[in-house]
Amino acid sequence: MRWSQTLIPTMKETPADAEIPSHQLMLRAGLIRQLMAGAYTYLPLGTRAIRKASEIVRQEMDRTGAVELSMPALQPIELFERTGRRDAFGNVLINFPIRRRDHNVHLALGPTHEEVVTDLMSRLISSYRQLPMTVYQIQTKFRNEERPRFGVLRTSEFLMKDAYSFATTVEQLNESYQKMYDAYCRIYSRCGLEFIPVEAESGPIGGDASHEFMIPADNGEDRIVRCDSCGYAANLERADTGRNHQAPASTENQPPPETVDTPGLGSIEAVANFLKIQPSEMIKTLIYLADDKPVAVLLRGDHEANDGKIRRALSAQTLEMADNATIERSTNAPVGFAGPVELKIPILVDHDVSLMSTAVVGANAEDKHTTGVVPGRDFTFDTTFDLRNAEAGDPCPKCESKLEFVHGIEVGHVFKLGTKYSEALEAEFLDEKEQRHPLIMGCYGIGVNRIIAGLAETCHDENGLIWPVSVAPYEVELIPLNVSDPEVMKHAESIYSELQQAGIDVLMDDRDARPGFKFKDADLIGIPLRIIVGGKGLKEGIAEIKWRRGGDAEKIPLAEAANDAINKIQAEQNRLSNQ
RNA sequence: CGGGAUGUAGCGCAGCCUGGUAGCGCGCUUGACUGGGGGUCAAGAGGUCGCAGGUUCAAAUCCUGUCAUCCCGACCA
Repeated sequence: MRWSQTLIPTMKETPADAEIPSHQLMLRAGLIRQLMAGAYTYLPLGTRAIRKASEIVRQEMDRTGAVELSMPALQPIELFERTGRRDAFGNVLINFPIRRRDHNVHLALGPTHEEVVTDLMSRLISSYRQLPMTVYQIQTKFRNEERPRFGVLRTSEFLMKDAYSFATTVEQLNESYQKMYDAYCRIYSRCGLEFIPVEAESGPIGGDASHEFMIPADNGEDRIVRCDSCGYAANLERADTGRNHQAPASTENQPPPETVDTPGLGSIEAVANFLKIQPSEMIKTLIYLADDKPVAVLLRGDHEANDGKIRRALSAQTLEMADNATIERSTNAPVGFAGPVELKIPILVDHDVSLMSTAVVGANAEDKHTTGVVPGRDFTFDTTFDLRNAEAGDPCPKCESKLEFVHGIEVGHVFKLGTKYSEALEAEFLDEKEQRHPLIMGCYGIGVNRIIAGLAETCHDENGLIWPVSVAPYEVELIPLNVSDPEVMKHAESIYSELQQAGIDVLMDDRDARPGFKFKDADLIGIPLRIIVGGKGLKEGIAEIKWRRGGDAEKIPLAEAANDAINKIQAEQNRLSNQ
């Protein structure tokens, strides 16, 4: 492609609305333009990058034996009502009535395709002999993001690869899941991305039923914890803290508790300020409803509750914060003054609470707290649990080391669904004994736009983007420095057509502009390999070949330049696909 | 949905407080020069100042409303 014949609107200045590097660079390098909040046009360079990433995804999906199909973005709302997800999605689900002849049809734009694919399979699968089966598609999804942000990272319309596996047994599901997991690792490696697979909140199936794939990036929306020494990594919601049950600290020689007035001070922070103590010297008493029964959860004052862990510790189906009436009934005090001493409902204690020798707690009376409370003496418990979010410095659950926090961009998610959708939509198969069973499903998503944005976010320098060859819009940028010099153009044209014939994606900057201008643009759009043909080199009979990522330019005889570039590109492509 | 900010030429911004001719840089057009890291000179084109209403002889500027965009938070199968 010749630069003069395509559309690459580069910008010298950074648009004011773009805050993070990927957004700024994608705009400045002419990959995208915004139409409205949460919706972007992909210009030619952006489209080419998306296409390259999609093709890698497609190849790796095919390699697992998954088969590609294409389902409608338009979906009847009834499907979402049958699975209960119309409510679950709420406002996120874009849906609207349309007029058809004399009646209304209520449609949704697909936020994902569990319903459609399950409905499809319920009609097409009847025997265990057809299974296992995995299908996938690469298609635009729609979700009404309450707050689109970070450029292309969080939008209401985005390109997603979604795959769905169907199995007769949990073993079959596990096998499909593992294949997808491995394929995801290959995909991100081939895209030149650094990535971390993390254990994610897995819902009803539990165990290893869900992993997210994260690109470590300071601007990532997700917080993950990881251990540098053993490689353990998990979503913040999911991360174990590696702490164990501790017997209560010594109860000897502590003075008895005292009740103090704390008028109107119902928060940890306010009480700590008032008593001139640290929040870590207090115990937070949270009242929950677990399967509709009240229970008190005790955490150290500076810690954050983790609802998933609490729910699992109680083996409860549902868990929610108690309403004010329940709190008042359970504690005989208004919200903000709950404490564990002589509390009439069951209490659940976090590991760290038992390590406190003495603590300040709510007194279960309005405007009063109790100081000098000793866990194990003033209230008792048999065991303790991991009930809070992990924090930096917590012990690693898998080794001796400590956990650290990193931010990440979620670029993929694999999930063992089980039979939630197949039961709701009656997608069943007949086993060898003619018994009916619901299909056992898995679902697997990759945000294709996020691969591109993630690369832009993590692979750049102060001059612009630095694409890996595998997803670069073009592999080679050929720069004739003076297009009005016939000698320069003769050699440039010949290298250009040689590269094209070899199947290399080459962009020739044929604009009549000064060299410095073209160099700046080349740095900005970040094409990995650059060939320069200019007057200086011509005198020596050479072209200069240089990687965008750095290093010195090589001087290659003009006649060999194209071949040299072809070899370099192929070697780099091989390196990325074999690593 | 709560909090904050910003809307003036394609992009970045000034002007607004103190009402009176709409400005700068980049980009764009034409020409000449120039030609290895965002060139120089000359001549141009381009804006109902987000929108609506109000105050005023007069509104980019003051007031009210509204819309849009961005940021923080809540939310995110």
